[in-house]
Formats: sequence, structure tokens, C-alpha cells
Amino acid sequence: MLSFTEENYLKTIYHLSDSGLKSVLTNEIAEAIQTKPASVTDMVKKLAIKNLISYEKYYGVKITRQGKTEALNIIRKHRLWETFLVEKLGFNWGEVHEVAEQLEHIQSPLLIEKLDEFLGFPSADPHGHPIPDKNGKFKVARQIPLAEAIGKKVVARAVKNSSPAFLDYLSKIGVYIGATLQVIDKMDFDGSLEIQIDAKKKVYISKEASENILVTE
Amino acid sequence: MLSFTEENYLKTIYHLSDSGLKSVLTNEIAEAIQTKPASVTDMVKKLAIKNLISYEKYYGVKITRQGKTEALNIIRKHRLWETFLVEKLGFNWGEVHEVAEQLEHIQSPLLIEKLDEFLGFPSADPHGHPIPDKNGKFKVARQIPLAEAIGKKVVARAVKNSSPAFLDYLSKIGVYIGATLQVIDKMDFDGSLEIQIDAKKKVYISKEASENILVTE
DNA sequence: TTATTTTTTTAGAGTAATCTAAACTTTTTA
DNA sequence: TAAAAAGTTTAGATTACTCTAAAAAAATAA
Ligand SMILES: [Mn+2]
Ligand SMILES: [Mn+2]
Ligand SMILES: [Mn+2]
Ligand SMILES: [Mn+2]
Repeated sequence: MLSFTEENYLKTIYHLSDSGLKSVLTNEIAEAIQTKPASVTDMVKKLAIKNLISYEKYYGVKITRQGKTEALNIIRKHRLWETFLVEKLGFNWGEVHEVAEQLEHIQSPLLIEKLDEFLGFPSADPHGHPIPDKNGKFKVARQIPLAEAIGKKVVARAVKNSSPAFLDYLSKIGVYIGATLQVIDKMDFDGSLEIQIDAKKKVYISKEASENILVTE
Repeated sequence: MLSFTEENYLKTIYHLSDSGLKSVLTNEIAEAIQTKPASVTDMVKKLAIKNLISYEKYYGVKITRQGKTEALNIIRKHRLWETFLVEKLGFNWGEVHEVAEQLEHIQSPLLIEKLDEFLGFPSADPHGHPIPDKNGKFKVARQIPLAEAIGKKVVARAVKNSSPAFLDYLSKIGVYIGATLQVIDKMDFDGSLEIQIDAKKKVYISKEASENILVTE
């Protein structure tokens, strides 16, 4: 069984590797986990011995199939808990991540099975991120940033950045997962967009913001 | 903030001290926590420095007011989670303790507030044990063991022993919290009782069992 | 009240995770 | 392609928690 710390490293490596595609460097992990590169080197060796990642000195790590399975299970738990917190307990979508960071480490397959059922087997969390099933499978939707949907009428499906600050901002202006967004105009000056939400309210959003809202046509 | 380990020691000391009444010896703690007396001595010194217990070398520890507050908060979380697992997720009352042992350490006052509300501010957990409110207050019910209710008609209110084995046994014979129990006869031979459950089923239960069912008249 | 047994503490060491500082390797620059 | 810079690893410590074995204190028995 993995320790709390090992689980956090593994999950972080999975995310940084773009779901296991690229290899990940020591400094990136240190930055993401808020620790020192020397500590990362130590932990990375431990995970390599356990066959969760492959490690080539000075060239970073790649996650193994086994590591991916473990990482996806942690992510599954994280996202199910976030869904629970919003759907059942009435949390805002910006308040759930910190708590889910703790809850994701609870060890009880039965609990997760029952929680999944209680939530009605959701396929995405409050941020629009897919929830892997118990075999680690999930649908990869082809979503594009709102920034690339000029002139189109689209539906908000997920956020790329899930910082509380960004999520609070979205709530404030009225953007939510499932909202219909129409990009009315793009400013040449700074790339900001004028959008219409649900064929009602019109607002201006920054280029930065428009790159962090993922939509489908 | 207390560590996972410190929280477990404190909660154990609270329980062993009969809610803070008696002082608790090193060996008892070691036994309860499944560790060695030498380790307990170390931890006990740490908790004393933090003013959560008072420690007199060779004579055991007493929990302080501050320690009691901390312990009651952990117990509150434990029991709220147990209630959630049974009421909302459909766990059996014998399956919840292990999971609650993990969940009780999640740090988020907001989560507990919202969970409490979601559950309808329950006053007792699935085993009939009182749930302290956010100020650590709870009602102490005067309950007696079924063993002392010979000839009377009483209501099952709590279990004294909450081992899965005992709880499974109770479920099997049809005893549950809230059930009406009538003690029909007591065997002089071994102290076992013949009882009637909800004015229907009659069963024999051992003296041991009858001492671990708490009832009110 | 002295000796024996039981309980508790201390001493010294081990594991997991972390850090700083120094050494080493790779990458970039000139 | 040699020097400088950036990134990574190693060495050696530190903290939290745990253990075994030995020493010390308290409780019990003779
Ligand atoms: Mn999250
Ligand atoms: Mn999320
Ligand atoms: Mn319990
Ligand atoms: Mn309970």
C-alpha cells in the first residue's frame, strides 16, 4: 500500500506528464509539490523501485502502467469527493479542492463504490473534469478553449485552471458548466472577448480567462 | 495543529479515562493503540508539553480541558461520519468504524458543519453513541445494560461493545437501536436471558450479550 | 520490611520524509 | 568547443514516530 506522500507524488507526476505521455523532470515535480529537488530525487527512486515510474538519472521519470492505474484511482476518488461536496453538501466549486486533497487518500474501496452510486455514477466533477471509472477508464472529450471559438455559439464544459480565484470570478460573471456562450467580438488590442451568456447577459472577459474555459460546439 | 498520531492518542486517552474522569496508565494506552509502552511514554511527553494532558511520571496521564475539547471534536467527526456512512451510503453498522477512523482526521470545519446539517443534526451515531455538538456538548442519557432489566419492557438505545462480530450478531437475531425488548426470563445456570423483540420474536441471548446492550425504560 | 514481580522510563537505534550544501552532469552561451 | 549556467544528485543532518534492551521505580508478596 502506498503512503500518503507516495500517492501525492504519483498523482502529481501523472498530471505533469499529460496523462502519462511525456516524461517529467525533477524540478517540475519539486515546484508542483512545493518541496526541494533533493527530496524529489529521493522519492522518485522509491517509486521506481516499486515499479510505479521508470527513472533515468538526470532525465526525469515516466509513469508506468501500474503507476497510471494507481494515479487514476486517486484522481477518481478526488473527483468523486469534489462532486459530493458540491452536489450534496452545497459547497461552492472553488471550495472543494483543498478538502478533496485530503479525502482522496481515504482507503476503502467499498466507500468509493457506494459514494459513486450515491452520486448517480457521475462522469465529470464540478470543474468538468472526467471521473475515471473503477477500471480507470474515462471519455476524453474534444474540447477547445473559448479563445478559439470566435463568433461561435458553444457550451461551457470544463475549466482548465481551477484556482478558487478564477472559479469565484466565473461565478461572479455568471459562467458555469453547461452555460451557453456566444463569442460576440474579439478585441485586437489585448485579445479580450465580449461574450453573451445564455443569450442574456453580455460581459467582457480577458484573453487569459478565455483560454481557461473549455467548450464544445 | 495536531498530527494524525497525536489525535489518535488523545482520543484514546479520552475514552480510556471515562470522558476525562480517571487518569490513564501507560500500558493501557499501549494496549489500546497497539504500540509499545516506550512509544507511549514519548508521545505522552509531547502531548503534555502541548498542554493537552498532564503527565506525572510513573502515575499516568490526565486529560486537560484543552485536550478534552480536541478529543471531543475528533469524536464528533468520527460519529458524524459513521452516521453518514449508514444513513446515506447504506453501510451496515458493523462496517463503519474502520472507515470513520480515517475520516475523523480530515481537517475542515466547514465540511463538518455542512455534513452535520446534511444529516439533520443527529444526536447519536448508528451505535447509539452521542454526537457532541460543535461546542463539545452532548446529553448523557441514563442507560442501563439489558442484563439489569429483568422482567421489564425497555427500548434498545446503544451498544457498549461495537465490534463487527457483536453487531452482526445483533442484526442476525433482530436487535437494533430503537427496538422494544422485553426480558421474559433469566437462566440461573449461566445468566443468559430469554427476550422478546418488538413483541414478536423470542430469542435467548448470553449474559455477555445482555451486558452490552444498553436500554432505557 | 526486604525481596520479587510488574510497570514505566531511558538509552540508543531504525524508517520515512524532509532539508542544506556540495558535487556532479547536462545544457546553453560565447 | 571550452566556459558558464542551469539542473540534478549525493552526503550528511533533522524531525516525527517507532522499536528493543537495559535501567529505574512502584506495587506486591514473602
Ligand atoms: Mn481538485
Ligand atoms: Mn476538480
Ligand atoms: Mn466507531
Ligand atoms: Mn460509533
